[in-house]
Amino acid sequence: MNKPETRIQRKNQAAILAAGLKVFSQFGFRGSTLDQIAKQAGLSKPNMLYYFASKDAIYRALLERLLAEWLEPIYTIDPEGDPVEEILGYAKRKLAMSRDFPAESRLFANEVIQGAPQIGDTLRGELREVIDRLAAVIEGWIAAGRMRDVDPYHLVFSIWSVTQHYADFDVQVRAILGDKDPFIGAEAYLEDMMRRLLGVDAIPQPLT
Amino acid sequence: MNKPETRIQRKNQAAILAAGLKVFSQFGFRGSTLDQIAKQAGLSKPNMLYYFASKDAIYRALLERLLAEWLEPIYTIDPEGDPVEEILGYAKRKLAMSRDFPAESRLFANEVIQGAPQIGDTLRGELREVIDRLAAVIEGWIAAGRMRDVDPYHLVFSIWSVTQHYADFDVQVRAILGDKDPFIGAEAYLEDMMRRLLGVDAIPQPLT
Amino acid sequence: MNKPETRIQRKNQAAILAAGLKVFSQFGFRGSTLDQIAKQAGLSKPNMLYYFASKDAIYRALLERLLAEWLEPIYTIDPEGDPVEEILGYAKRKLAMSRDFPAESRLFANEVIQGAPQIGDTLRGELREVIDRLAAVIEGWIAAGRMRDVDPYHLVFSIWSVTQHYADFDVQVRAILGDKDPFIGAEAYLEDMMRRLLGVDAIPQPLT
Amino acid sequence: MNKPETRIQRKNQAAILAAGLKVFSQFGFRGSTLDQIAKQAGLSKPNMLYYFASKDAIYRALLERLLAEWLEPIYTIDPEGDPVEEILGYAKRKLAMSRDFPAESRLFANEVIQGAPQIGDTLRGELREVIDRLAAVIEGWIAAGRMRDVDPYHLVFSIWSVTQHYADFDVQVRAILGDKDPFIGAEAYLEDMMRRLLGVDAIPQPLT
DNA sequence: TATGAATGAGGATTCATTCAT
DNA sequence: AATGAATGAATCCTCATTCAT
Repeated sequence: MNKPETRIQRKNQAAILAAGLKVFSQFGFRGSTLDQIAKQAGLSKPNMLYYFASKDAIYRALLERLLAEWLEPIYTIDPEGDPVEEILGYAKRKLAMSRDFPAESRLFANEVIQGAPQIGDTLRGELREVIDRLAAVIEGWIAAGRMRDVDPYHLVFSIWSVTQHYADFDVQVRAILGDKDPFIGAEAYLEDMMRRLLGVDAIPQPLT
Repeated sequence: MNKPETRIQRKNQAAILAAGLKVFSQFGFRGSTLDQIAKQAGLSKPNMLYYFASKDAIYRALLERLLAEWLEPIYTIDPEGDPVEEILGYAKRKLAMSRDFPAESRLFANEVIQGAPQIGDTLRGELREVIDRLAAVIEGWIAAGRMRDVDPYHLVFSIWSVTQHYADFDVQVRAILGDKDPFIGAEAYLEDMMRRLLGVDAIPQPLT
Repeated sequence: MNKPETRIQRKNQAAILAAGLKVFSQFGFRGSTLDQIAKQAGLSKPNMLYYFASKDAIYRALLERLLAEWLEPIYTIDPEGDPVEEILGYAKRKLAMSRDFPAESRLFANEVIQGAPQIGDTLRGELREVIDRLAAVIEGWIAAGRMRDVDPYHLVFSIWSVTQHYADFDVQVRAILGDKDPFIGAEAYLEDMMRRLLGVDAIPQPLT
Repeated sequence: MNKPETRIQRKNQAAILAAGLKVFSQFGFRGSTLDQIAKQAGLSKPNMLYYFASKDAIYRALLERLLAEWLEPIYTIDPEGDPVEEILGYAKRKLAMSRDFPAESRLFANEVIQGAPQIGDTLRGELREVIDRLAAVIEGWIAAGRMRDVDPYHLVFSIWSVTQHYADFDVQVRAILGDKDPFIGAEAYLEDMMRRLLGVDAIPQPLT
């Protein structure tokens, strides 16, 4: 029986998580201080610790929430749909997430680059299962001749890396592109790349 | 006027940089301690600071060295060569670097994700120039009809992101692939992707 | 003018004191927290402080109550009774208190070992008076030849120390005795010791 | 191969242990602060932690040293000697320790009263073995008719409790005795008690 | 009476850096 | 070139107590 959360609780917890996201995603876990987060959240440090018992607890709560959001777009892939459109749609949604939630992406990147000390188990467990199932769907499509024969795992990696790059390496991207909006060109490029890579239509069929 | 470096100086500086690379790439700048690095380097802390004046100095020395190495494979691209082979060759060299020097890749990723406080200027300066020149070469190739028309900047981003992903997100990659060697599949996938994306050969030419 | 205590007041005060006794006796004053005590008492922390204004107040209330209980068995010593039986009876009641109220004993021990910051005055005041009176009684008995000539003050100390030892050093006693009940052997030993020490009967009277 | 301790190391470690003994014995573990100890030792807090990694480490070092000293007088009991003199000698040495090292006694008392979280294992191990061996010696003496038949374990407890009382409950003892030196009376009382309790000489032998 | 929320004052520990030799 | 010793400035966290309702 969970205690019903009061409005003030919800408000403060949300403020702390928002502040934690902002700070952790920029400085990493060790590089962030409770002072920074508390200030950002507009709370005193002890009051913040009244809601989350420790720095670690804030970080873990963020990662937990993030993991669910992170996997969610995968479930929208429809095995009955057109393979290229489904995969492309997924890639575009991931790109949109990089544009709209770059802090989340960087938080995740920070954690994984440092060896995923908190979410390693989830990666080896739930994530792997989800991706295995997705790979099976893709292999089915390939066997049915509905898309080109590519390795489904490396396909997923390439979608993740290309889309997340615009959030995680944002500074570098903008250093090179200057004032141009990266995401406009990115989406066009991504669509072209995916269609070329996956589409069977344009391929001159080898004679049999 | 540089003091002539003695053998012991060179040896200790190298040991410190190697240790710093290992530690910084795993824990980030703030998450790393001089104790860790000194231990790894086999030196006492004050002795280490005799060679590099501060934690910051070690970090900066690493990044400086890294940036040169990081850009180097770009210079091997030959404007006179075959576009697809040249770009593919570059991509493969980057992938090999992720395999052989993952710590360097993660060090760089950590720095850039956190906003590139140290190397932001270099990114906006030297890196941008180099990439602009490369883009000009690519645009020349495209204009000559020797490769497909893709945005050269996003092309570079995609090469970087896909190849570096295998170093930076190593834990996640291995969580999903299990015991399989990621790099074997990665190279085949990368080659297929690049050839499809860039190659003009197989493309049914539209009638003019 | 005391407010008339309601039933709920009495109940909560009793719960707080019981909880405080348990916690303070185990961890000492500084080692105990209001959180622990409140949890043990089944009250919220602020509600607990509604009944006792501070941590200190709980502790002092406990010590006050304890002191009265602690001295009480002394008053049962009957100057008209048989000296050995009276003193032995007192010793046995003290031993029974160690068995039945070990927490009280440890609370007292903690306080005194740490210099009796709270009850020092009572020790130098009321306690000293009570013991002085008891000593006078004993000296009367000795003068009357009804018991052996022992220093009444050190006699009292020895009774206190031997009996309280079974409560205060309980862990050590059980570490050495294993599963045997300490108090059975203790009572027999105590009786033997007291009778030998105090009894005039068995003593071969030196010729005068 | 232990690093040879320098003079300054030895000096500072000794100062820290002396300070820790003083502070811990008065306020208990939780009631003591590193600030107090550092000040008492004449060192800065971080410098103190350079020698002992934590508050806990200081405390454990003290207890370790104490345990050895604590058991030592037992080993001077000579199974070939006169039982009463041997036991009495042990008791007197313990009393002298209470007089000369009261802080050690209180440190030990604090630890045991709070459940011996640090030294529980030693109590159940080494201490028990030592006392078991002593008990066997005493039982041999009793069987040989060289001393009265008393329970050797409770005998030991009574020696410990009576002698340590003068250190642990020092405040109370002085509250009652005023300016008189407790130890003079204590030693006489102790000797009388032990001789009466253990001596066979004066005992009218029961007819057999 | 009762409690959720809030806080100031510690308190243990870490760590980059400096000092002395 | 090297190191043992020392420290000021954090930094995480605790806790008695107060506030608001």
